[in-house]
Amino acid sequence: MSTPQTGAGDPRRSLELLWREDGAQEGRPGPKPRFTLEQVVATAIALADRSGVAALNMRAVADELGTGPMTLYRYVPGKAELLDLMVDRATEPSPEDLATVGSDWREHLVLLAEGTWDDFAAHPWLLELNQRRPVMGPGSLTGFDWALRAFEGLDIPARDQNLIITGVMSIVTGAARDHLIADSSDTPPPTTESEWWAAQEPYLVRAAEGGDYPRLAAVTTEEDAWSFHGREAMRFTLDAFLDGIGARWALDG
Amino acid sequence: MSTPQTGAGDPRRSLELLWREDGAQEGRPGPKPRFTLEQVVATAIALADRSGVAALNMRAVADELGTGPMTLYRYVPGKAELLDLMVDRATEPSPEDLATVGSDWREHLVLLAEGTWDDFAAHPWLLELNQRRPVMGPGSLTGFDWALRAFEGLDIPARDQNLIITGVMSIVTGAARDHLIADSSDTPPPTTESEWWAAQEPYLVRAAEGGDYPRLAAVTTEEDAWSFHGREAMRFTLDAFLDGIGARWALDG
DNA sequence: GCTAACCGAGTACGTTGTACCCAGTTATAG
DNA sequence: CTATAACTGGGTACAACGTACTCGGTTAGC
Repeated sequence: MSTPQTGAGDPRRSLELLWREDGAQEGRPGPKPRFTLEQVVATAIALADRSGVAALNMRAVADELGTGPMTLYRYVPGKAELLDLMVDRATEPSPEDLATVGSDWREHLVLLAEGTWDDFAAHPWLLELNQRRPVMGPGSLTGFDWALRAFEGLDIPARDQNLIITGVMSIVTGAARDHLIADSSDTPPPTTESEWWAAQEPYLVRAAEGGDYPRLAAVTTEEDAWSFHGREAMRFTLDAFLDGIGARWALDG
Repeated sequence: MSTPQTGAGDPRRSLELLWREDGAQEGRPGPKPRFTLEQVVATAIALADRSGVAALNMRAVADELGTGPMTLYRYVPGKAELLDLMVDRATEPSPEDLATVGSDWREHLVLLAEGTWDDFAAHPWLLELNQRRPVMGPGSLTGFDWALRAFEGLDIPARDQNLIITGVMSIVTGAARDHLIADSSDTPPPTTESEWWAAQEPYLVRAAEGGDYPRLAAVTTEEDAWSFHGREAMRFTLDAFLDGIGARWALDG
């Protein structure tokens, strides 16, 4: 019913797993592992996609694999590190994503934003746990490397390239958090966006009618004041940001 | 050692508590409550400030108050709702904040951003749980109402005012998440930002040296590519965003 | 075939949220 | 003043979860 999760374990252990060479364990005594790390992570992702992050526990993942809870600890040091692996895998760009390139810097960054939005839509649990500094695995780096293609042939300092990409990600994540979260099958309502705001409305109306919050009252009288949703809100912020970026280096054209 | 928490409980219950008229319970039989809701929330906030969100559990809060765990449930329906209350209280602007106004729209929005950043710095646990659509309590609305002063006297649609403020908040939250999180007293290292990146560096270097990630390799060779921190990164994104906003309505002057 | 390293999986414990309960307290009605 | 009813503090207890420990079985290399 309620609530688990922060977002990350010991990053040193997570990094070790993320960057492990899988070929390194041939020709050793002992039985072959029944599962692979990939399998465990993929199962956990599928479960989280289906039932939300609250339902993701070690017993459930083990059940899904047809084994006992402790078996998972042969593959992963703990739940927190499993979550780190899940994040990296779930955000790894697909080959088709990698093949798609924007025709200019701006279009490329929009593709980055839209693709990230799609990731959040496909894996809403990402939004419930991507808190903490990011753990950079192969998936994240692949995505980052792809994002950097936006600036190929342009004379923009590396530092600023990083800042711009980070900015795009902040904007997408912030908008996704407000509009996209949850709606997992076993969270009780209000769980959709409209239910959520419907629950708040009476309080907001009462607050606006009282004397406090005068500016809020003025704003909420306009009919369409809150009538933006999802991608639209994200694109608004993103476009303004990119306008500013374009002006800064006179990149427009 | 590890990890609890998602960010919110049943919003209907949270809203009821947030907007409750405190005077309503005079002249009723039964003993007077030993604590107030404010006291419980303030204690929980103090504990989270001191020890981080992982250490925040009902027993610890109760201990702090000198009572048993179950007593808290006289004031709050559950832990998740307590967290909602903590968020609203911790982000409520102080009277001094409210008295400060930017001299134009842009300066005002910068004040909003910097103030929000300061909130995150004072209460890092906010970043570990502000996931989910926001629950609007008196504190949030006071802050929002104050933020809207940026647009007084300007002819900007209410809808766009909302979008702009939401955008600013996304930018600040995203930057804060990358640069400000954790460092709570009982999380094990790597917990500071530099420790964090130091742990990742060997893997990043190896990845850059391998043939994959060619653009990443090019970027990381520049010395100062990653030498931005905290507020600086936030201001970069924010300034570009505000440049774009200013151009859109020809607000610059 | 011996051996050593390794795997699967059961048992069990500590932590945490919280349901349930009862005894004590106090405003109100008679 | 007394009885009553609504409320309170806080103890006991349980369920869910992460995971430490352990043991019996399996397999590659000598």
